[in-house]
Amino acid sequence: MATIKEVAQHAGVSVATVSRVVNKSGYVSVSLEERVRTAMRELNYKPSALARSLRRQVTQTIGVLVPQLDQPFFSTLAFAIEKTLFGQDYRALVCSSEESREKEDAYIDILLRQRVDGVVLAPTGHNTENIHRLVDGGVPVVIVDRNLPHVPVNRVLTTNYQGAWSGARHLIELGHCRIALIGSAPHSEAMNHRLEGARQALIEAGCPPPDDMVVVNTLPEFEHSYQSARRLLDRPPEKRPTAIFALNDVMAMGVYHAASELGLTLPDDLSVVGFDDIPAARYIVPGLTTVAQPIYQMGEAAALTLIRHIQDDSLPLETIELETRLVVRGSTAPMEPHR
Amino acid sequence: MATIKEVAQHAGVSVATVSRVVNKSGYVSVSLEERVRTAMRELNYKPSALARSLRRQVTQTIGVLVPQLDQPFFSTLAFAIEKTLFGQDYRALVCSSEESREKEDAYIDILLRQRVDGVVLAPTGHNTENIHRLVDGGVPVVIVDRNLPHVPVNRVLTTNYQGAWSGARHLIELGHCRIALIGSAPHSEAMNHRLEGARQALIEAGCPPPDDMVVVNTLPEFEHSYQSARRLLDRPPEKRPTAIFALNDVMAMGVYHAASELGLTLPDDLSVVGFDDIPAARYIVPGLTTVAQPIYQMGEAAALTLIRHIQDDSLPLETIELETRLVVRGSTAPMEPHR
DNA sequence: GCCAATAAAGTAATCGTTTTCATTATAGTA
DNA sequence: TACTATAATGAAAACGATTACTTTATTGGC
Repeated sequence: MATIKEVAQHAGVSVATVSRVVNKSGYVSVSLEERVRTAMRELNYKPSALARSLRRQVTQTIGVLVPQLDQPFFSTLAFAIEKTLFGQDYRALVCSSEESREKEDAYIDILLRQRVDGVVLAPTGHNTENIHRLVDGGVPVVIVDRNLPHVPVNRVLTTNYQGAWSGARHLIELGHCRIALIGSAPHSEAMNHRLEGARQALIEAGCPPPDDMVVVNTLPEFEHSYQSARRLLDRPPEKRPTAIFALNDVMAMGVYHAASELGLTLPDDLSVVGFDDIPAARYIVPGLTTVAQPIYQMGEAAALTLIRHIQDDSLPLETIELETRLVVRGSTAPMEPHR
Repeated sequence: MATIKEVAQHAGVSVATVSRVVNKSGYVSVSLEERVRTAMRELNYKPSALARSLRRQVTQTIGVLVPQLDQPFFSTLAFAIEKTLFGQDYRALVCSSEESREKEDAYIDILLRQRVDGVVLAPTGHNTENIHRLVDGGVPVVIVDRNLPHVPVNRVLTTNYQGAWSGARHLIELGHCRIALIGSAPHSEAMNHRLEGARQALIEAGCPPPDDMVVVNTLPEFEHSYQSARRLLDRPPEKRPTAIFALNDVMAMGVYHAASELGLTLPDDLSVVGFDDIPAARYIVPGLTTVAQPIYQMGEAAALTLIRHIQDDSLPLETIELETRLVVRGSTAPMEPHR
């Protein structure tokens, strides 16, 4: 791969002149500019981002660290971030920690070594020490989706509590009272807020969920939720919940699956509400009523906030809270009178 | 962020010694090593990957360029690649071309400038010129999922033709004959092979699909497929297909949706087969019968092949073909006798 | 006790850019 | 005409590592 030196030689000028042409900086006569441009073309010259970054002390690269790239919520988020960054002439180094503390730590180390200009982080929540390593290294950080207390970083969050409250409220208004909650990941603040919001709405309505109607799994995945739903639904009708609020959409799919296996039809025999509004929520039959997070806007806001803070390090830290919104589809229906 | 020079000063040694400690290369006495290590710890030293890459002329970074990061197939693929690379001490620069030729071109340019050691590419198929730019730049490439003729690169493909053949065959064996096909993206070789394979199976069985039973949309997405399925199914029963083979799972979801809107129940009124086996294929109700691609293995094979070719540039080009496999779930059933 | 390995450390060149500084030519101004 | 901006270029010093070369001690074999 040709270097700037070779281009300079080939055009019969100094490297400084080539650099000026490449960066459109300083003075360079039209005749020389022309010669340099043809030389670049002939040698198929691509300036080395490495050398440039080393000299300029900026990399135009952002670390994007999510817990699970193969989960719809996070892949959509990563996509939105990547797309926004591209428009602002930044690159994304996408990393997936697989909910593992070790891998998250390892990746943060790598991002520091790569001298990324900033990091968008959906933390596993296992610890905050590694985030301090970034902050101490002078790297601007914005955390997204999951909040972590006591770290001096920017935040893009959604109204998890209120969203869950309105999801539960929706079921109440449809006449349901025997409502089960399926949550997960005790170390995720977002999940905890959702649980609290939903529980609060039920308490307010005079339908406080007994302990056997609230399950909190270790992982927010299909399989766990499916198993939980089987246990919840495999009871005599008068003890069975008439509605289940799964605190993310993938878990709601687990409920669909369990219901179908037990011969229950949605929404007649069971109403289901999810959280997130991943694409599949619309695809599935019946369409999933869910508390939508504005995933795309979250990614966009995170990327733009980060860039703003990179370009002006005197900016005070920001917390952006985006609204969740209840999207009613076919998976919820009024409680049937005879129950 | 501390530099090697500062560490050297702080430890009272030369930079060469620090470098030797960092890389465990050459000789260094235990006493000095100890001093260097504490200096590194005290200054929170992280070697600059930029400077190292510049000097060593390798970046340990791989470009991963997919058409749509927010599509389940590609996010799972990217995840698998990223995970495999991490295990081999490589980083992934993940890029999403959004099926756009311009963005694909722009990203290839960026990858060249970033001096990535190699590229895994699921091409949009719009052109091959940009791939030649990579090859000419001496960058090892492996293309995955979609094939492109006449480019000297490695390939990881699946048996699209045979897979589609067996998917169609499955429907034939269940007694179906009025079978519609929904495909897309005329510029994707994978899709074309699937179409051919499916059509061939139908022809062999004496059920050649008439033109109005084969639709090829511009994009392989839910919405397009949903619209197509509406048109296919909104006919009198005797002209309506008894089965639809959608050539990817997301499109199969579109069929589910259309069927449900028209009051048809799966699999009694309509059998549906998909292609890919994305996670949602298992989640959805009824479970989607589909031709599974080994997505994870594809990503793994692509990453490992690439690394092998990076580490030994005398290796001949490889084409790896992985087997697709029919996974029968609840969306297909024998043709009811009365039809 | 001498010589050749080997161990241990440092000096300085190098990777490919950008950018400061210096130098010269040219044009504009008093 | 002399002087000062400004235009146009190049030389050379960074940026932060790695590594080829030196140099000096230390050890072991004879």
